[in-house]
Amino acid sequence: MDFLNDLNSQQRQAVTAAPGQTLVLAGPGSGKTRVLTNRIAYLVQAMGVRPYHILAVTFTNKAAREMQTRLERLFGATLDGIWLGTFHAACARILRREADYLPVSSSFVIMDADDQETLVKRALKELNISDKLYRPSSVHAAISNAKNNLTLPENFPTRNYRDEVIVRLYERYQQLLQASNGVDFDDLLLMTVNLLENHPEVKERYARRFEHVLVDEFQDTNVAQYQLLGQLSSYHHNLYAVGDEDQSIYRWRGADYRNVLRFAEDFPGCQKILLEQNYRSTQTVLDAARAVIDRNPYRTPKNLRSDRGPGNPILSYEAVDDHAEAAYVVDTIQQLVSGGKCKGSDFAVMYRTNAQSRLLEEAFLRSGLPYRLVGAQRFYGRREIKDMISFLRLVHNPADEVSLMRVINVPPRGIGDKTLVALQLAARQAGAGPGEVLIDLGRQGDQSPYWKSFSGRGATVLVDFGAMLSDWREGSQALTLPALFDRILNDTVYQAYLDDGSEEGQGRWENVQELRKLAYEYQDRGLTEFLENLALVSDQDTLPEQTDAPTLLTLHAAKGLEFSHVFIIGLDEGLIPHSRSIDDPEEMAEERRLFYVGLTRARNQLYLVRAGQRSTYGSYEVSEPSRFLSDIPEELVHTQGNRSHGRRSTSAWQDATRWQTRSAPSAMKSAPVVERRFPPGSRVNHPTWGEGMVVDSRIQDEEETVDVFFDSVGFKRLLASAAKLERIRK
DNA sequence: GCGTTACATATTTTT
DNA sequence: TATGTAACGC
Repeated sequence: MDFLNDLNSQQRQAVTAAPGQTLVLAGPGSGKTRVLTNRIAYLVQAMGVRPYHILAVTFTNKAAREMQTRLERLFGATLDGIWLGTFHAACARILRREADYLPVSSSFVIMDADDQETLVKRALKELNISDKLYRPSSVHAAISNAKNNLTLPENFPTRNYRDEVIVRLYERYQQLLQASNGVDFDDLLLMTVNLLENHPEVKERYARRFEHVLVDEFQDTNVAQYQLLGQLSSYHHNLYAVGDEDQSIYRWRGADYRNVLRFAEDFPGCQKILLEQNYRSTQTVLDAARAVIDRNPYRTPKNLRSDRGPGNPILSYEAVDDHAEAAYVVDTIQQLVSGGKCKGSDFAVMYRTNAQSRLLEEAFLRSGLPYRLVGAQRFYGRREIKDMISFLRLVHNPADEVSLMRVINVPPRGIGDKTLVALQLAARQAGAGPGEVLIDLGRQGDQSPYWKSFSGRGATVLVDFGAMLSDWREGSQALTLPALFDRILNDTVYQAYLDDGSEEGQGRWENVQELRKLAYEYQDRGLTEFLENLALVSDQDTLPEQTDAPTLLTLHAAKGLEFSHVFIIGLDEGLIPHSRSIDDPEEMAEERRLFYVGLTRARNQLYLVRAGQRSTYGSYEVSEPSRFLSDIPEELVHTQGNRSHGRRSTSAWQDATRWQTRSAPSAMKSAPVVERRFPPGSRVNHPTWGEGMVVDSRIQDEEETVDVFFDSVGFKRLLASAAKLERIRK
C-alpha cells in the first residue's frame, strides 16, 4: 500500500475511510482526483473489493479517462469489470440492457441538445403554437428542467397559461421522441431513475452489484443524479462523494450544490472530510480566492493553505477598451514567452462568454503567436458533421425522424415542403414512420402501396432516396464502418456539395474526413458504438493536447484545469457577474463561484483584466468594474496602468500600454522585499523633466521601478534609486 | 423547389 | 455581429 505514504493526513483519512456514506469536500488543487483513484485502489487492495463491484461516475469523459489512466498507473493494468464513466454513459448502458422495460428499443438513438430543439420546433409546428411567443430554446429549457427534476408531463405544475402550453408541448415532444426511437440527453437520467424506481427487482440487481459507488464533482449533481446515486447504493450503502460546493457552476443545468448539504441530512451517519491543503497555487492566489468566496452563504467554510509562500502579487489592468484588453493580454504573453521566462502553454486566458474570444483570437493572429481555443466552434456541431452523423443514424435507426428530416434533402434532391407534407401524411395514414414509408418506396418503387400517395416527381425523388437508404441499411450489415461511410459519401455526392472551391468548403470537407478517420477507429466496434460515442463524447474531450500555446477558454471550461499564468478578462459588471444574474441572489452566488473557479486555476500568476468600454454587438458602452474586484484585498493586488490621469492622448496611452506590458514581473520572482516609495497616483518631481504623476510602480530585483507620466514629456520609465525623484504633495 | 436577399433577431455557461 | 428566417423572383 505504498501509495498511502504519498498522501497528507487529510487525504489519507479520506482514502482509508471506513465503508458507509462519505463526503469529501475537496478545495481546489487539493488532490481530489488523487483521493478518488487512491480510494479505488484502497478498496481493491486493502479491502479486497473486486473491481466488478465498483461504480465510479464522473461528469465528463475527460475526468473518467483521467481516472482510468491513473488507475492503470497505480495497478499496472486495467481494472477488469469496474464501471467507470460519466453519468450519462452509465445510464445509457443500463437502459440498453434493460430496454425491455422501456418505451424504446435497445437500439435507441441519443438526441443531443440540437436534436432536442429541433423536436421542440416540430412540436410547436404541429400544435400550431407561435415560436415567437414560445421560443424553442426556452421551451426546451423548461422541458429539460422538468426532466432534471424528475417531473413528467402529468406532474408538471401549471401555475399559469404558459405552463399549460408547455405541458402540451412537453407531451408532444415526448411522443415525437419515442416515435423516433429516441432518448434525449435528460431522458438517460430520468428514465434510468424511473426504471429503478418502478422495478425494484432491477434496482436490486444493480444495487447488489455495486458494493461501492463513487462520485466525482458531487456538487454538480441534479435531482435525478442524486436520486440515482441513492438507488444504486441502496443495498450496500457505500456512497463516496467527492466535491466542492464552491465550484458548483452548473445550476442552469439543474445542478444543485445543496445536494452537498442534503447528503449530510439524508445520511446522518456519514463521514465528512475536508481537504484544505492546496498543492497548486501561491498563498496570494488562495487568499484572493478566499476573500471572494467567503461572501457566499450556505457553504462549508474552508481554509485553503499552500506551502508555496505568497508568490507574486496579482496584477490588475484596466484597458481603455476591449481591443486594448486583448492587446494587453497578447503583448504580455508575448513578452514573457520571447523573454524565455515562460512557455506558451503556461498561459490561459479565461472569459465569461465565448463571444469574448474573438478579439483575443484576432490579437493572437496579428501577433503571430499560436493559441489554442477550447470549446467555441464545436466540431460535432458543424453542419457537415451533423449531416454525416444523421445519415449514419438513419441507417442505424430509420425511425429517427430528426435525422431523416435533416438530410432527406441534403444535398438538394428535389424534396421540398410539398413532398415532405405528403410523406408525413402517407406515413400517418399507414400508421408508420416516414422512414419506413421511404424504405418501402425504395424497395418496391411503383409497386409500393405508398406510390400513389405522391405526385409523379415527388414519388420519383422519394424512391431514389429510399433506395439509397435501404441500400445502406443492407450495406451496414456487410460493410465495415468506414466502407459504409464512403458509400454514403459517394451515393450522395457529398463532396461536390460541400467543396465549392471556397476555403470554407474545403474546410468543411476536411472536417468530414476527420470524422471518417474517427469512423475508421471504430471499424471493429461497429456503427452502434460509434453513434453512442458521438452522442456522449463532447468536443472538450477531443481537444488536441500538448500544443505549446496559450489556451483560450471560458471560465466554465476551465474547471478542473490549472495553468501557471491565468488571465481573467472582462471583469466588468454585466459580464462577470453576467447581466442575467444581477437580480437573482442564487445566480449571483453562482457568478461568484465561477470567478472563484477561475482564480483558483492559477499556479503562480493571476492577471485580472477589464476594459473601460466595450462593444456589445455594435456600439460601445462604458462599463463598470466588476463588483467582485473590490472583494479582493488591495494588498494582494498590484495595479498596472492607471487610466485616471488627466490627459489621455492616444499615443501616450498606447505607449503606456506597451510599456507596462513589457515590465510585467515574471512569475518566478519572489515577493517584493523592498518597500515602494512611489505608489501609483502620487505626484513626483524630477530635476530635468519636472512634475509628473506615477502611473505604475513595482519592485524588480530589489529595485523600485516607476512609470511616470510627466507633464512636460509624457511617459518615462525610471529606476527610483537612480533617478533623483522627489515625492511632492498635490 | 431553389437560391438570393433583406431583415429581424437575440445574444451565458453545455455534460 | 452572425444567424436564422421570411419573402421574393427565378
